[in-house]
Amino acid sequence: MNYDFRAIEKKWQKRWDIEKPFKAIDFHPTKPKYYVLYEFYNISGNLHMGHLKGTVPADALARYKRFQGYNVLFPIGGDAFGLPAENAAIKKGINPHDFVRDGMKRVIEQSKALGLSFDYDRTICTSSPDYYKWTQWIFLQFLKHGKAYKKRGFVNFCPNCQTVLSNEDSQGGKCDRCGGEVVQKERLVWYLKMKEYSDRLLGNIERINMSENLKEAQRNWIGKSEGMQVAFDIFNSNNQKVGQVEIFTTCIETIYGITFLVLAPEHELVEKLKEHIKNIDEVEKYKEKTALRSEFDRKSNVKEKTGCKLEGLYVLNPINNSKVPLYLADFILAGYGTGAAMAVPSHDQRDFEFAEVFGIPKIQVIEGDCSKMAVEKKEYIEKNSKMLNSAEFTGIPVREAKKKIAEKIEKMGIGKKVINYSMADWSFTRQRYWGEPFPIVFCEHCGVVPLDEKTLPLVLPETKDYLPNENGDSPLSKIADFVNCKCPKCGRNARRETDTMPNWAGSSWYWLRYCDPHNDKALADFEKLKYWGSVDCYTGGTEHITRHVLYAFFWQNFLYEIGVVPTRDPFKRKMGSGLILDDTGKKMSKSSANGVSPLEVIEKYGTDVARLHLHFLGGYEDNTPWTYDGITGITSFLDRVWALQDIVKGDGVSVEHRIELNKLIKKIGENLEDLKLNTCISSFMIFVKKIREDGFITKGELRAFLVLLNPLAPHITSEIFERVFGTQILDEKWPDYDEKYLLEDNINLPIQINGKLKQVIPAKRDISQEELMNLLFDKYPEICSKDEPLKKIIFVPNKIVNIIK
RNA sequence: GCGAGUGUGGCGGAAUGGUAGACGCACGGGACUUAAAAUCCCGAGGAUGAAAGUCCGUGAGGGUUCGACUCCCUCCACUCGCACCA
Repeated sequence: MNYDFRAIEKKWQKRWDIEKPFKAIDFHPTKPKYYVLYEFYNISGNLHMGHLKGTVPADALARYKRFQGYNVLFPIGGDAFGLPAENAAIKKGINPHDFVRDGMKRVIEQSKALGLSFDYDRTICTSSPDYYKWTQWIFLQFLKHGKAYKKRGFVNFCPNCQTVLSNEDSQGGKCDRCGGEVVQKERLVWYLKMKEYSDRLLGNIERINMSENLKEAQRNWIGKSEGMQVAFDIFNSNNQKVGQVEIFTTCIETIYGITFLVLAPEHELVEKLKEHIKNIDEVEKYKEKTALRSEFDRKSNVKEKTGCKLEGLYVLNPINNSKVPLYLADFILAGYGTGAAMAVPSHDQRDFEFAEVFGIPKIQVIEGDCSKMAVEKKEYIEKNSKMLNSAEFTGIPVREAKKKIAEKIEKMGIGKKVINYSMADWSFTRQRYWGEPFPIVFCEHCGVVPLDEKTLPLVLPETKDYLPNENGDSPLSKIADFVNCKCPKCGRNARRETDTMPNWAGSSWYWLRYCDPHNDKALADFEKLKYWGSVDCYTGGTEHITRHVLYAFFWQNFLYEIGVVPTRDPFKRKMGSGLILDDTGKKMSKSSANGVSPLEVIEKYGTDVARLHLHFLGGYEDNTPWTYDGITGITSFLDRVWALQDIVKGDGVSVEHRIELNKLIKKIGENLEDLKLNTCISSFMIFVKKIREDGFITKGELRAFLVLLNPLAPHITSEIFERVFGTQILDEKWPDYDEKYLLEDNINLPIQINGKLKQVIPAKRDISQEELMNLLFDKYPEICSKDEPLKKIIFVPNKIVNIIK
């Protein structure tokens, strides 16, 4: 009889839907917990091939752990606020609520069609009020604990579309919608104090099990660097001290080489010392010019150095009292360090280029050829070059000098060691409709007033006008019923905050909600959070992984510190799945229109085939070039598995197969743990080949085999199991293997002569060196004979022997 | 520019320092068939040879080792991330 995948897969999916065998049980009395998380779906359309790649290994792990006796939490949900719904609303006039409702329904149905064993009763959606109630609640906690503040800041704005854009929507300084130039607009922005969590985030990165690749990207993002902050006194043209400027440097060893100081154009000292600056008009002009350039522009393109001297001012280098001129330059970023830097053209390439443009002299303080380019830190530290022109430090190696100069500066009281982070506070404001409203009211008398937590959620009002106004204010600002309200404190007329939270808000705590998704008293019950604990294995794509995981760490740390969650670490392990590539090696995506839908593959070949085929093509973390080529290898494999029911003979495990079976059990267990599905599949194929050669499989063997294969191909194995055994495969236990049946009695032993393979000879297992040599002399004199002088024998039991003649 | 990762047949890819190329596709040969499809069996890294075999071979070049895809050094290519971060 043939294997009718359509009927069988539908049968089991329906059954799982009704019987709900994958429900996670809170506080299970006997089973230990295991939490498998797949990143929730971005609600934008249909599931794509990337989802097949990402979800199936997680599903296989969850199913495997259930067989092992774990109480598994494997939930799913939708990340629904943000652009896709909003774009659909603006372009097609669809209500975002409807868009999300339909999208959620679709991806849940499709998940079931992929045979994914989620606990669908825990499904959450970030744009539903009973979820974002708690996103708003968390924001209020940030505010209450002084971790949220409002400040003027710059946002991306498209003058053409008259809308504010996120960084992702304005990449390369171009508007994602119309392609026009994006400008920076200053406005009041909510920030979360993420920067002060830098070291704690580095701790999370240290503790999590994640590829070095991803860890490094995150450390990079945080950008920790150790250096010194040094104060320089500022003087006017009459040699009167008029102020002080602090600079940050990681190269204190070059302090004797300073020939100028640079401030960011926005630096506050310009305003303060205005009266002493002789060319103030020129300075103001330069400031204006650089302000026109967007933050993005300044950061991403290495440009010709521009700047402007502050005439009438100079500073003294505190180490040697030399007079140093002061410049403004836009290669100095206001947001990093102190917004001011000491410039040493001989030992910093940027300073070198600036000095060339402005004709500033250079002083070399470390050995090397500084004539054409700066000799930079990496080079001179590596070589440990000697110091030059540096008073008492001249002649000593730079590594030693670095320490001593730092000590001297600290002793003199002009500077101290500091640590800087390039990560900034999180700008937490968007001027869009489709996001969480801030539970904040502005009152003329009381100022910024948070809503009473009991009144949450503050529901996002309905509208038909999804575009921001001409000032870039959020569409909420046009809804008078929403904006005008009473101050919760004094009861007088007040206005609501009309900005909304960024897309990332809802995804920064969602794994916690799964532990208790219907709770209306807390974001999740503390005891349930304690029971489910950290996510044991978190899988998903790598696209926004750096930021998402850092945001997740940040929120979890904060919630831990205020006593809401029981641990600092949201995830024990994070796996990032590779991309799906098309046949030209490009990333498969909707936008490049080269996508093949997993639903199409399922329609043609069935879910089990689709699951196996894609994962046979490559490892979880590797990029996988999609192709239909080779899919027949999988279909015929499953046909052969199906045909096993016809050759069942005898009970228990046969002597003929027990070694193969035990090896298979060991291998599949280990590989599932590592999400290595491709090597699992090949082991299954090898096993089936052996069974077919022998022409029979016992009941015991088939039973174990089906359980092992079930995590990868759940439908066909469930069906065969029911047909042969009359019971449910999900009630089975994961089979154990016995160490003593992992090794064959007879082995093939490779014999090397002088390190080169000569022959592979059959021998009994655990043969000793002496026995082996006698065997060789006796039966294989052509390999090596008794009379020959042998220099050395390297004997690795059961592995190899290498004879050196 | 900086950082991380990757580099193995015609293709996708396997290999705790111990038989490189498992498993699969494509390919060649055979069986079944009037024929084809499907299915089943066999073969196969390259060079050379009638064959047994011999030599070469995991991006390139060195090194450590009895033995290196695997460890170390130098270089090249590709991918990803960051990028005027002082």
